[in-house]
Amino acid sequence: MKHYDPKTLEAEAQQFWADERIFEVDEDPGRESYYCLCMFPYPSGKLHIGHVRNYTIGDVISRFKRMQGMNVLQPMGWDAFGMPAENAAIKNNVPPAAWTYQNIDYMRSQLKLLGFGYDWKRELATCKPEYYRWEQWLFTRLMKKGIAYRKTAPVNWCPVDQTVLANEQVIEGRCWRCDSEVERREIAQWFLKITDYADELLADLEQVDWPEQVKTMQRNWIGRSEGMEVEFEVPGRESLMVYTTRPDTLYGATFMAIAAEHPLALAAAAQNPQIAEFVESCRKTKTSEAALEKMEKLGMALGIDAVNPVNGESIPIWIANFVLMGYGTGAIMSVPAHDQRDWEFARKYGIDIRQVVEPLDASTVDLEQGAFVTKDGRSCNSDLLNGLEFGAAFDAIANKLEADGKGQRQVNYRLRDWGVSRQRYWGAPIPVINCDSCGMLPVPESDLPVVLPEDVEFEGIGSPIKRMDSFKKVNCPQCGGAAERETDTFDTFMESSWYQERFTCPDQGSAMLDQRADYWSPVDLYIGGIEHAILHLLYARFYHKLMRDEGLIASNEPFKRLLTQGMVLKDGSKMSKSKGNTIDPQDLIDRYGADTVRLFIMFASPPEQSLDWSDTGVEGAYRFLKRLWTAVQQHVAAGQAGSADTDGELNDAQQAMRRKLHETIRKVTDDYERRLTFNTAIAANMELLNSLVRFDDVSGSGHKIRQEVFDSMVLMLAPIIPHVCHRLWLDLGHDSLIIDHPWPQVDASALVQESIEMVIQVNGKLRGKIQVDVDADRGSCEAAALANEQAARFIGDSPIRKVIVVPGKLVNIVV
RNA sequence: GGCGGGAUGGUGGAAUUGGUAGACACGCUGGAUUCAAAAUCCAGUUCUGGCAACAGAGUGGGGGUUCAAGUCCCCCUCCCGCUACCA
Repeated sequence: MKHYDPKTLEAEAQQFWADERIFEVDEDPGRESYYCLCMFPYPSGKLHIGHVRNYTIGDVISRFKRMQGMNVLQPMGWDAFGMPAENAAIKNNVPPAAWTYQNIDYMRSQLKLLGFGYDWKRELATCKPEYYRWEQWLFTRLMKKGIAYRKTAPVNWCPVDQTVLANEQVIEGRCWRCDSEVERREIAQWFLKITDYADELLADLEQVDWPEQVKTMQRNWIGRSEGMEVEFEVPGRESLMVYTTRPDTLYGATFMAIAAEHPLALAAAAQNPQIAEFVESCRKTKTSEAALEKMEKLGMALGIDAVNPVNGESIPIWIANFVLMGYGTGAIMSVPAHDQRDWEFARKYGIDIRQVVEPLDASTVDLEQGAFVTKDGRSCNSDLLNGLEFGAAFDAIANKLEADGKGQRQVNYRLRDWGVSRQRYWGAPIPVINCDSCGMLPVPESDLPVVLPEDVEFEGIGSPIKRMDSFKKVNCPQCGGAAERETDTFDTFMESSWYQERFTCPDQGSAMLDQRADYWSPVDLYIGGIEHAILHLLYARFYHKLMRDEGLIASNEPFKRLLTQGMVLKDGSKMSKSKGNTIDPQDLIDRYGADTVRLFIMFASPPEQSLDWSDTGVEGAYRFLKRLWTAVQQHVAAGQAGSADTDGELNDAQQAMRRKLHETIRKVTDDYERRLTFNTAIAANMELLNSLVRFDDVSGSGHKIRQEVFDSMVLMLAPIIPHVCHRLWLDLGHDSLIIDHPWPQVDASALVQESIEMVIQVNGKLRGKIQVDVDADRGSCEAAALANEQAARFIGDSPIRKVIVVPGKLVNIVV
């Protein structure tokens, strides 16, 4: 008997798939399409376990859908721009482009070794001009529509390296390379008006089949709120505009807080050295939300008052380090009694805390302990609002302020416009030319793409194209005079926001997309890490709508169904190069073969759950494959089933074997289709194999049943362990292709049972088991349970208070 | 700080709609096979007590609802992800 030899068998199967171009697919309007997409990788060097998990899930589903008769597209490509290439370039003295292309070549070979069924003719890399030119093209269209615009926004600035740092590059407030203290600096950047689409992004979440937790995170991130914009006059100066969701608490406003970069603060700083010093110190904070919220809240009184529009009261204006100029109006009103952050600030600086909302149940509130934040309250100390609950108070004050011209109702979003400028080299150039006389102009369509020079000296400090005249110096497309190119590049989320569409027509040279996109789109199932639940998925949804509004695509949403894979952790935290805790799957592939690696990672846990990596147990997966192989080979060696004695009734063991098989098919199909839990699908097949090994019926009927079980089992496992199943299918005597063989069907007649087991409980504790007819009624179940000896022991002479019968499950006797 | 998620034997996990907790594996223990080892096969394996039959306890901690709670509700602890320039 041949022994299980994964190396040879996997190479043969892969060769066959490649030679026959099995996974290359075309549009076929006559067939139902299924587009299965995994988040493409950043080419960081080699695959890590998280990739293997992600791409195995995608391949399993793709192969399953294909066996169900669908025209399945499963493409793969490279999210090839990004910071790690720049870091590697500095470290190894290779240009980012060369490093990236090397990594792509190696990682592609790894993906091929794992046997993933990709349509490689659609492969793309986002760092190629033929890809990013369309992103540049769309951006120029968006400039003309006013969706792309320029404004200032804060960045982390290293004063020594004279460069912008990513949040990741700021370690405890210091530059990761030179350890100098990082400052916040406002610079002009390009933005996309995602806020114009906020309502649609919110509403369309109803249309997608995504995990509820992801939809919740997106809703919270968008953060729609209904509030008011209110004007506070500042005598002798420009008034302050603030947004508040709690205009009902206006009578409790005891101070205003403004950003350090606010014009009012800057003006005061020019007069007062102490204020200037404070303003300066406010720049020593990171830009990240987490850092901003966790830092000590500091402030300084400006010595200027604003006038509360509802009661004419003068309240002090403070500069506060937690208010940022770039977000909202750069000013807020503060109500310490009813906002926890304001409360803490007021306590620290001895500012009045004035209660203007009381509990509905008329209990008292201890404002010494903290703010009373809820909207479930009634206004007090608020003049015309007194006694009103939130909704009524809101309307009353809104009407008054609108009548007085001091404010208006406004819907606001927590979501901010998408800043797409990066001051880095390894990204797609922003297609803009700045002319002193004509201003910022989009690069004309005929001049696209703006190609990023790849052959550069990369020193690390600053982007090389920022000092490269051959790149920078151009003639103005409008007046023809000397002008300069924009040297910032796009956020890499731009590339990953539309690749799913480009995969449908990657060879289209004269347009961003063509009609093929509407055949495949939207993606039927998108699979990727839960860490992308907000940013990437929100930007991709937004970008899809931009492409739709440009007439490029018909659908509203890019991803119909979403499977968020849990993270693969190592020692309890995210794997990353910087932590040096990445796991290379290559050793496992070399030692056991691709099928073992695929089987093990799918068996280890359900896809949505995070998985702390450990490779104990890989042996078990390998052992199962050997057992399966051996069992099939022994069956095949036993020869063809005799047909003479197969016509009669099946005996009990034979019926039980067939029932087990068809119960397994039913369960496994549901696991693949609805639950997406491959670990339980595998476990069910392990059980089935265990049952089959114990089924030692050597009759013709027995052999025939064994053939049926092996055929079905190999079909059910083929998506997970495709190489060995490809081979076993042939060994089982078939000359068809397993990859296109229909998925096994449940034979309902095999599931029929005459009697079932029911559990007897006494006071909810398991005390015995009985066999009853399938169609036994409640009364006979109850009678059988009460007649049971075991149960009787526990009932003793206690009176029976109640008997609960759950048909087909259990009888609970309450005494 | 905010938002989202998680915690079940020595380990990974199962229990799908409130109904038998621990399926299926890993590991471990014992046995068979072998000159020996590897591989393979068989048996056992939640904890406590007991030779056993069996009994009691048990799903991060505390409370609650229910005939019945890993599952539902309230409070708490710890861990993970995201937090707008990591991807």
